[in-house]
Amino acid sequence: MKNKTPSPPSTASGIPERVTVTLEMVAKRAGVSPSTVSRILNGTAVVSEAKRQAVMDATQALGFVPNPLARGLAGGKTFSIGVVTQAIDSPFYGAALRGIEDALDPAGYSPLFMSAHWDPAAEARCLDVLRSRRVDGIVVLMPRLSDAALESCAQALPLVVTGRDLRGPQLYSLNFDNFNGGRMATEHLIAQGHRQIAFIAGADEHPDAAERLRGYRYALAEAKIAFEPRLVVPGQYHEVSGLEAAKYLVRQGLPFSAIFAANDQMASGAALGLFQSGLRVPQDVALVGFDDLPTSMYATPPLSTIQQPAYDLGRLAAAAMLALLAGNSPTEQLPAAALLVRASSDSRRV
Amino acid sequence: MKNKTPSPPSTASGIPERVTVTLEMVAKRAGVSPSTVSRILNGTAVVSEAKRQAVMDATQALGFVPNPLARGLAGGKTFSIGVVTQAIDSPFYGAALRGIEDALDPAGYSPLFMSAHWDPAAEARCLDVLRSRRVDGIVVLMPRLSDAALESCAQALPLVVTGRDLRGPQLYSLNFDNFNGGRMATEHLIAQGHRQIAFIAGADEHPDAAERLRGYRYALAEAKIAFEPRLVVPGQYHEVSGLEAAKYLVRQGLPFSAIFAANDQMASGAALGLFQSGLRVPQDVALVGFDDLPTSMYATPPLSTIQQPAYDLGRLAAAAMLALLAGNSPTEQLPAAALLVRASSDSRRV
DNA sequence: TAATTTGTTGAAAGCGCTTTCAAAACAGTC
DNA sequence: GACTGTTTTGAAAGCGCTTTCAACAAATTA
Repeated sequence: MKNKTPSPPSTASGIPERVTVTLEMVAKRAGVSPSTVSRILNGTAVVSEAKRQAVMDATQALGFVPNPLARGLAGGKTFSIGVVTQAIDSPFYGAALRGIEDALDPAGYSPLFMSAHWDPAAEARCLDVLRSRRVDGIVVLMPRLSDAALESCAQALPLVVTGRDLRGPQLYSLNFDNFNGGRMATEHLIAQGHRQIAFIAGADEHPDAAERLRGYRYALAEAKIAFEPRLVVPGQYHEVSGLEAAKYLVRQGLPFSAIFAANDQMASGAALGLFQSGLRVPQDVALVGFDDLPTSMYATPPLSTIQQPAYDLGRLAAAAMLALLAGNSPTEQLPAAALLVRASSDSRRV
Repeated sequence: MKNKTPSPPSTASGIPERVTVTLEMVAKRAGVSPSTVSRILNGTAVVSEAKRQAVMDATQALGFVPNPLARGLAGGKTFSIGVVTQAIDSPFYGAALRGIEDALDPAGYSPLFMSAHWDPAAEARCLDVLRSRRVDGIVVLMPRLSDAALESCAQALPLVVTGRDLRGPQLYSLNFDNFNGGRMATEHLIAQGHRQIAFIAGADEHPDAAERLRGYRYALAEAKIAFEPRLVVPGQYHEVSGLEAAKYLVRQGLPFSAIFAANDQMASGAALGLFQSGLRVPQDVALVGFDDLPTSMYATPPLSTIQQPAYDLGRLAAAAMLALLAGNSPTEQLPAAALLVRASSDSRRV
């Protein structure tokens, strides 16, 4: 591995020999100093056009690719940004991650994903690992850590979070209008003539779950429908809790003609619970979810829901991070909540 | 940023000042040379117990965390594993990624995920980016590149792939028994008394899709049921193609009492297609999928399927990679295909 | 034309760690 | 006790890049 000749990459012995082309080789070939090559490649300083061209040619000819490690060590920038998600395997986060990937890639940044599993301690550990890996910035999707902890983290490096309202010199947040989403879903059911509308809530710890509930209550109040606590069942944002909630509602005996579930996964579970109880959706019970998972439009029957653009969420979060990194103030905004009416809440569509 | 005193991390001015603790500081504090610290931390050589303890203490006291960048630059190991997936947002891959994450984490390795979107060119680019980032090894889930291309890649660094049968000094593969899965699903439908069983196939390019079809045909032949090409409809492994396939089957007019879809996503689409055509699952048409996505058991009705343990797939692939990295020969094996009978193919369960 | 300013370039010093090489320390022998 | 064979340990040389600093060339001004 020593004494590499600065010759063009030789493809000896059939096997594509990975001769590591270094910046120094490029410099030698272009007849300039390494510093100049570095400057040209990074646009760090003004350089004469002649040398610029020579360096570009040499780079091309040698197929030079800068070593990100060396770059990171010397310059402090690693061109990688940490992404903390709660569940990498959730359909919602999957879409968001793709958005992040798509936004970061053209800028030359690579995402480093980690899952925190809704556990604040695990989340803190993720942040530590990412920082020890010297990422240039961190995006946290739906953090569980306190605002203070996040703000302190933003002290050390650029931070973008979703599901909060936080601002700072190195801090930006993207928050979806969960209140309005909850309100719209409920209003839709009311408009369909429903008066007894059950609500399958999300976990208490989730601020967005609370907002959705608030929207539900607001719409009820607006329509002068008395709030009935027994029609509100707690859930955990996953299918099985929706299933159980629906069965509980049926068992409880309190009449209801519609269910609004705080997310699509629970709505899907609730659909099954109703089905198993011999109730048809939407003829016997109308059903509305929240999130618009990719699978929801293919549910049987297709699920009415509030569109929360997960992909855009990721894309915009990444874009905001790039802005922060460039020293600009991000201006990214999430689109407004939108209601998607499908067959699960509209018997005419079945 | 210069002349940092080797004192313990001071939390000056409220803000947690990130004094970078270097290996050199640890060395100084422990009264040994940097080389010794490195050796102890990496277990590269035998060191006297006294110094070992001193170094451990100093590491603890200073809260030293080695800089992975410097490590990578100097030693060539980055403790990161590239993971190429086809669609980070697919429920199947999501589970696999979590398996990878879970297996890699305890070993101190971090995954670097990239999506290739079923595009061989994009996949090749992913491999390049990962190699340029100096990952220690690469895991490719369901590659689309040729065996030769993968083998050549394995020349340069350890490679683990799924969905192929490849072996080599730095190459390992994990393949699911798609043939048997296809056979079992079909046999199950036959056992339920079905004779006209439609098959919604996966894309031609997928070897696993071909295997599932082969299993279907094998089971048919075993049961002396003539193969009817018109009951085989091509699909693309996503919901909408299943929806269209089901509608096409209905429109075609050829009688069938069961559908076996080559994956759960298409089965889910097919369920909707049948529903929209006024056909009930399973009373009018029995339905079986393939994969056992987390959501499939919550479908309405719950979907019978072949269990393909995505999480384990990821976990085992990562474990195999760790074995390769340690210089051992991996022995990981995927569990055998298993049939999960749920309501979608069994009217007694509805 | 000499003096000064502005702009471009290269030498060299790191970034924080691993690793080779050789010196130092320790055993074991005769 | 002098000598050889092992360990253990430290000095120093990178890994490939960025960046400061000073040197030099070119352009401007007096």
